[in-house]
Amino acid sequence: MPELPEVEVVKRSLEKKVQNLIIKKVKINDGNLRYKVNKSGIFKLLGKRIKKIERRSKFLIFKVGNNIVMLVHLGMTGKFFFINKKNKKFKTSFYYNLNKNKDHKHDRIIFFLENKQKLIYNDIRKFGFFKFFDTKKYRDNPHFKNLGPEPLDRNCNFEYFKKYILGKSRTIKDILMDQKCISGLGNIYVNEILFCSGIKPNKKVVKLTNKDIKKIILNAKKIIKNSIKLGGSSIKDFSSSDGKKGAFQQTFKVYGRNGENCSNTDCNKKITRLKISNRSSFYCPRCQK
DNA sequence: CGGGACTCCTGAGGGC
DNA sequence: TGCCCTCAGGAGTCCC
Repeated sequence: MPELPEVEVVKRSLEKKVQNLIIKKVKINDGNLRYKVNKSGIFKLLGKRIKKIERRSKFLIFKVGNNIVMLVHLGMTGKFFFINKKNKKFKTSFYYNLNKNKDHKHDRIIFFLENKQKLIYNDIRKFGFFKFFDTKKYRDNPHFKNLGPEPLDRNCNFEYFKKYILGKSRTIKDILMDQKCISGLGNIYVNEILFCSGIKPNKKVVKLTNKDIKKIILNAKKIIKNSIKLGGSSIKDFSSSDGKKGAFQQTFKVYGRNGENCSNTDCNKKITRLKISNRSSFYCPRCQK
């Protein structure tokens, strides 16, 4: 599912719903996620309070009790549902009705919270994961080790990017998808950033001009910021943990628009799909050089 | 080390 | 209906 804006939206809604609640019970329906869920890790959460929820690129960081960090990655289809038993309208209007009973089989982990509330982790494809760390050590975990700056970080800038791509023979699409370079971007946002910058996804980074690089950095910041503001992109199965849909997908200029007309008014070319590193890229053959 | 291919998993949708 | 193919917001591993 989710790239940085979606994870940020999930984080904000989780903050509102489950922060400060005590975890009473945990049920693992299927712990065979990307990495097998560590049972002793997850059961250490029992009786502990969810104190804080943070985000680092596409990772959610739950700070639980005094010394536990639960690191969560949503993979492609991971999502959280919050169920408040006291609020019938909420429960029925979103989770149970919207997805009928069909989706229940993908409820992988259920956290039973105070006041009969529940936090459900649902993941169709099981590419997400949960890992547990000591608060003092979680920053050293292997997933964080090589993460580059996020688009909105101050050190995600022209000088940094120029230095990073120096001597590399890869395409710009590939580089932007690489979490070691800039973290938090994924297939949707990279396609949109390159369209707005007028750069073809398969352009080799050695051929980028300074002006190109400046445009890419600027558009990355602009697009990510705007998407968070709009509640992320809701395509397929994304929604925040309170069931709200984002609106950024309505602003997509190229992603998923194969065969449609380019959105630039003076252009009559059709958006084209191209495979790069086994992922779909969408671009306008006229507007992106 | 860089880069490409392949892998995990489940479901949707199209063609025949 | 069923079968087979391709595709899907991710990212780690293996091999040349």
